[in-house]
Amino acid sequence: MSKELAKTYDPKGLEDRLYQKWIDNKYFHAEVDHSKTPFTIVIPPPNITGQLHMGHALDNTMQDILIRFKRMQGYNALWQPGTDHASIATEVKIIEKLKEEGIDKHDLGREKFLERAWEWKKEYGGRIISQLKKLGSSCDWDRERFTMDEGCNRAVTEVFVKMHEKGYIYKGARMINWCPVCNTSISDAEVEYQEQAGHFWHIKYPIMNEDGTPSDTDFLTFATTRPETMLGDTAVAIHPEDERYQHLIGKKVMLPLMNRVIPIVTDTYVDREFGTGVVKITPAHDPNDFEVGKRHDLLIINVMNDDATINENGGKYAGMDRYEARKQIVEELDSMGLLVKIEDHTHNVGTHDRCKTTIEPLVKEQWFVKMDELIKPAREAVKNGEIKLIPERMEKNYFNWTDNIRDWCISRQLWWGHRIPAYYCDKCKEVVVAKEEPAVCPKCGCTHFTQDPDTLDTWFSSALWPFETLGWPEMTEDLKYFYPTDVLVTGYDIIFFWVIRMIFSGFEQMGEKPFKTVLFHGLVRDSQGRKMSKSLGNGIDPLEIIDQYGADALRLTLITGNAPGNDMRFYYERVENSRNFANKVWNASRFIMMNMEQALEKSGKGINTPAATELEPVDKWILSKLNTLAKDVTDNMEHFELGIAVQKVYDFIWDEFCDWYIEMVKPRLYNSDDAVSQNAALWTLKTVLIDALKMLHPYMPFITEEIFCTLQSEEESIMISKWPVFTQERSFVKEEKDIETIKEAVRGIRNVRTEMNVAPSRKASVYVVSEEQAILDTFTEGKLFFASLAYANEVIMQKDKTGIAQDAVSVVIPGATLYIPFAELVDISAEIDRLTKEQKRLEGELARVNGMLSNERFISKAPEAKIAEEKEKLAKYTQMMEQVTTRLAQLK
RNA sequence: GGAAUCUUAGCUCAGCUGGGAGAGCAUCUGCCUUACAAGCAGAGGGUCAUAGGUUCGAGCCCUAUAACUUCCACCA
Repeated sequence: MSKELAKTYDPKGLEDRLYQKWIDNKYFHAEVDHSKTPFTIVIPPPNITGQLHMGHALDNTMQDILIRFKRMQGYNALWQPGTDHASIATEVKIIEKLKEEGIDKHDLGREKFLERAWEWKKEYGGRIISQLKKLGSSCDWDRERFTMDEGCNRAVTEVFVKMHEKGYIYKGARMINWCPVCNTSISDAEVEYQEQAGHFWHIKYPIMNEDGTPSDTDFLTFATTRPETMLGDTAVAIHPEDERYQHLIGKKVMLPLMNRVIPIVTDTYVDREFGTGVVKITPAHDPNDFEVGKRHDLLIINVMNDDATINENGGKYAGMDRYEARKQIVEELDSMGLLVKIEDHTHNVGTHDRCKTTIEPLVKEQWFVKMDELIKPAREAVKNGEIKLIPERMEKNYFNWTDNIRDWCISRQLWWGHRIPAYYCDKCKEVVVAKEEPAVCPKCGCTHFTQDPDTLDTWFSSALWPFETLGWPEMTEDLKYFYPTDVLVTGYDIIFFWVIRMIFSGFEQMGEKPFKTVLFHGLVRDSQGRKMSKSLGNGIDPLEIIDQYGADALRLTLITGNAPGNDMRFYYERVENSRNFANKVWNASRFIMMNMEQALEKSGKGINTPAATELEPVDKWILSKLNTLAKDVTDNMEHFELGIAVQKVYDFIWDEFCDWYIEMVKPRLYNSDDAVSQNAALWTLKTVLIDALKMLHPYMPFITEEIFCTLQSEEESIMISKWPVFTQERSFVKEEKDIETIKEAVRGIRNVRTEMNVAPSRKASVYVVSEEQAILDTFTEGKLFFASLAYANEVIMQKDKTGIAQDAVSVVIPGATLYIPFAELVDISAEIDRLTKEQKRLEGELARVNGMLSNERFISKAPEAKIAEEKEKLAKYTQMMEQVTTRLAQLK
């Protein structure tokens, strides 16, 4: 109560100070404590190369809201932070940087390269963390982890060896996606399909004669989008039941340019309707052809090097780039008369999601995770609701993946990452998978080994994140206590990369799900709905927003007006609105504190808790509203409806508390003669403000903390204060109803005055006419409000309209009619128009209600409560109608 | 090719289990009312994509159609 607050809210300076206070007091830190229920969230570890963008801001705001909410509710809340080594993303960046220095990765060598990588990590790994702190994230920084720290490394090795023993990890020659620029294999999930304009080359191969020479007259024509792969063709395929080609079954064709005789095979994979119904088969360079090749035992001839140039198997084209070779081959075929025609053709081409290079399907020896068994419990857990996905529709996406899953290619030809714990005997090439390099080859006794040069897919370690960060493979107390975690908050774009893999890894390694709920959010787009991207230059930097408007405003903007899993547009007007709200909260608090201080100065006494009888109806009204709010907001938050919850707090604070309660209570604050009433008002103001701030705190942690600490000295921080709960004794039904009646009357008067263009300076008498004593009592009680809120200089209660000027303006509310005599300036015809309009509106309402109530089927089928509700409305509208009609009759 | 989401006020979007259409911004009209002009008081503006259906009752459930967006698969 001692500090002064500035007139407008300025988040600068204050945020860092408060964050430091929270850190110093270790509020974020969680320890195993069996007297409390744990609530755990693991952070989606940001890449060490990363800079905070709007996606992070949204993701982490949501987590922080949940963790702060639960912490206040009394849970032992742990938000486990850390960063991801992000194998390929980081490696690409380092290579780029080396390039600037004129250094090639391979010249540098593996060891030196890794040194550079660690330097990079040291330099940039902390950047994203400090940015998360700016946002207000209440992570337990004492527990910060890194996917390549010692513990995680141990976890990765442990899992690899264990799964290899169980046969879930195997090495095999399979068709994989190869990125010729990054020079590594990538998983299916990393392939991004792009529509590209291409061509369809129609080519014919000569059919072999009986005597083993190629025919000059008989050809087999087919179409291809990739003519250069013909160098590796080992067959031509037709559908077994295709009548057009029955006579060719068992025959062969001559592969031009290579002069290789290849068989015509039959396979149902061929679509008779498509093209000519003939397909050239290149098992080494097309996934479907690879399958056909396996079925027919065809040769696999790889004609490409890792950089997508043609290799020695491509004859004279060796050394040529794939596109250059394509051009030459087409020209050559054309000159041989084997090119039938060229068509334009748009098709989808697989590209590497990171560098956008067209991927090359290649057959290579790689390590895979066998998925068919592993995926079962992961699928089941979502199916039976053990793991809940929010929004629910994400389940369809999820099952789409689990039901069509293919083995996961986990080896990468990269250096930055977890090296595969497989060792090859230098002598006999025996493969040993073990936690450490073996001393002796179990097969030949040789003592020299070479470790597999490859590293693991970066998601292999992230898949273990929920338990490796808590100490696994050790069965630590932390792990037993905090696992399984409660919620995972992430974008729907990494459901396949990450979420699914964590789930099956959790079941496989821990025998238990990694989390109970997955809360998905969407993408943050620009004001035009485009993705924020570097190339478009339309990205908005969250740190700039924080700098300009404060972290609280940013957080509120990201959470409001958006349903889970939906994309949102971000634009400045929205942030400004959030900032304005912050300012509103600030000023309301400032006003309350000012008044508390003035009262203290005058009376020398602080605020006392008033006796129940000392509370006035309006106090009870706002307390009751607050009480309901606590219930609703808690309920919404427990169901992860964060946007709805904060909207309710926002409306409560701005509309009910600021625009109504504070205004209604001002006369009492300014009248120090009635100390009891003043005390009750001040106490209510303070009480309501504190609870409202508490409910706002998860969303806007900084401003709420600053006000909370200035306003009271009983508690040291709002973030460890108790979350408000609904209590029956704070529920005041009658007072709520009474004040709503007053509000309606005030609104009615304001309305009429504006419509009649009455200057605010002009005060008027208000007559309240009602036959019901209870209503007159309510108005008598609320008399003062009409002076301060509705420009009344006197309020007179009457049972009938005796003595009221004939041409007074009237306002009809349920149970009463208000008359305001304006003498000279009332325009009777305007008044009649206004009342006629009101009459029309009421007619409509009555028609609706009567329609329902006279419907027999409604009466027999609708729930009783609904019927009662409608009956009540009927009574209300009937009465109002009567009042309006009477008034109209008087005027005419 | 398959699937999902979505279509609500001029713009951007809320609307939880079906029971009288909401917010912010924008527009218009008044207000320098001693917390706040980043404010206050009011106003206008919507056959909730279209067509059917279920229901006493549909923005909400079902079917079809159209458009947007996204995801998955990829036919050479």
